[in-house]
Amino acid sequence: MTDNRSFKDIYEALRERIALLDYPPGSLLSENRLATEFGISRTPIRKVLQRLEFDGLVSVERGVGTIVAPIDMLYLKQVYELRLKLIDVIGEMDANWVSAEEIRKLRQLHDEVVAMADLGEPRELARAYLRFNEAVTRAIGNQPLKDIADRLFYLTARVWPQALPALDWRREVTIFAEEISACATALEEGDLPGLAATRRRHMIDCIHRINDYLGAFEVAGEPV
Amino acid sequence: MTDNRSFKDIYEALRERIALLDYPPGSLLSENRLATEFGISRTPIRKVLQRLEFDGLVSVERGVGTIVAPIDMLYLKQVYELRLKLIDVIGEMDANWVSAEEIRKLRQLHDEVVAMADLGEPRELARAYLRFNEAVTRAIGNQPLKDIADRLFYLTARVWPQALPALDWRREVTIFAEEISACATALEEGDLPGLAATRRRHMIDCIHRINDYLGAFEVAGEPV
DNA sequence: CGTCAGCAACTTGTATACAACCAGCGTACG
DNA sequence: CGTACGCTGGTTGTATACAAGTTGCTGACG
Repeated sequence: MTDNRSFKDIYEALRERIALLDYPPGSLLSENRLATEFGISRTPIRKVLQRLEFDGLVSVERGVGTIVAPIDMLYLKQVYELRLKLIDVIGEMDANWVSAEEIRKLRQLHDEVVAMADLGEPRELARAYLRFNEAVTRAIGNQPLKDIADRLFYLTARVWPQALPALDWRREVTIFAEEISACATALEEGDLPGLAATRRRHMIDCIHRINDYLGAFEVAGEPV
Repeated sequence: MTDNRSFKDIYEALRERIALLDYPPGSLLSENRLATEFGISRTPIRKVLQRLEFDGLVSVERGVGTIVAPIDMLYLKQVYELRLKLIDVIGEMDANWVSAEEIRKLRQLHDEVVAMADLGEPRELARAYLRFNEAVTRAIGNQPLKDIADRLFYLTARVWPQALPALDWRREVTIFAEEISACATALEEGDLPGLAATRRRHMIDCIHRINDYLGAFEVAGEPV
């Protein structure tokens, strides 16, 4: 493939592949393979991988390769704790104005998710999850906080998709659709504290469900 | 100079030069000059500069050079707001155990600062400021929060040193020494909420003093 | 005198050759 | 048979040549 895309495109592409588990935790990426895939040399690819390493999504190891970060629950527990706190902070601070167009797209996303109840495509649901995060992140007015929230989200973005096969599919779809709908309404009314409360509740419940089914938050590390 | 130091050393060196105003806001860095100074090629230098760009401390512009970020008060106001919120979050979350040795060094730093009252070396005071931040940051138990706090600190680290010449030197030294002492005591007693309250109060007061003397938080941007 | 084209001397971005390094396998030897 | 050594094919790290871009000066021309 000769794409010749810029840094931002490649960065977001690889980040999405990691979040969607296209690159499973622990898998090995090669700078050469990525370079030929994107039709460029190793140099700009290395820039992207170094950025992903800063983000904590991969670890570049000399002589070995670039390893997609394992899902380390001992560490991600800290990230979840922090995200919970930050959700409240977001609720207390200035908000960005969210256009009616954005809200419309969010409601459309809700309908798409509802329609997934019968199909059972985990990857599509994970994609919807990413788009949902994109939408609610856009409402954060404080720029550095927005950047931080985005980075922290991608650190934990793989946990739910990874756990999905072990959960009750229809139930997860229903609950997620409810969250989207509630957040869309909160955004519509400019009710930031309400948005925060909704997201906080759903995040806690989600962690509980995963924990009940898997005990994931007791164990550490995940094999490939 | 043929130093041959690793990424972390060069990164911290450049970050400190920016924080201490050795590289004034808006000044131009050249990859070639830095490469020859550190006795290496452009490649590892570029890695450092890209990281600093990600941190928001420089902006790399093709055909021009690498520009040390100007002190943009419109943006830094947002960073200060966020840091104030995060200070409270830090106070509510788990703490790292701070060794007696660390506390001793902090009290020694206090004495060094007190001794600066008569000398008037702004750069030395700024260095003490960095070391103080290092010490209190070390008490943050939540790893991602620690990283975030450190990055946000360096975004605003230049504001006080930059304003120092326009402030009352002896007063600033005295207040800063008090802050160090109060924080050392709070750390000693493991009183994280107390530490947060102290830092919050001093941060707000410091902003007020700078604002009173300069009106800095009303204007945006700073020339070279 | 003013203006504008073009050159010159920088800058960063990219491609590439090579150095350093790691893991696994095969083989020779104890 | 077991162990240890070294080779081999891969990886990332570094240096470097070149491409592409910006800025400012310089000089010719209106």
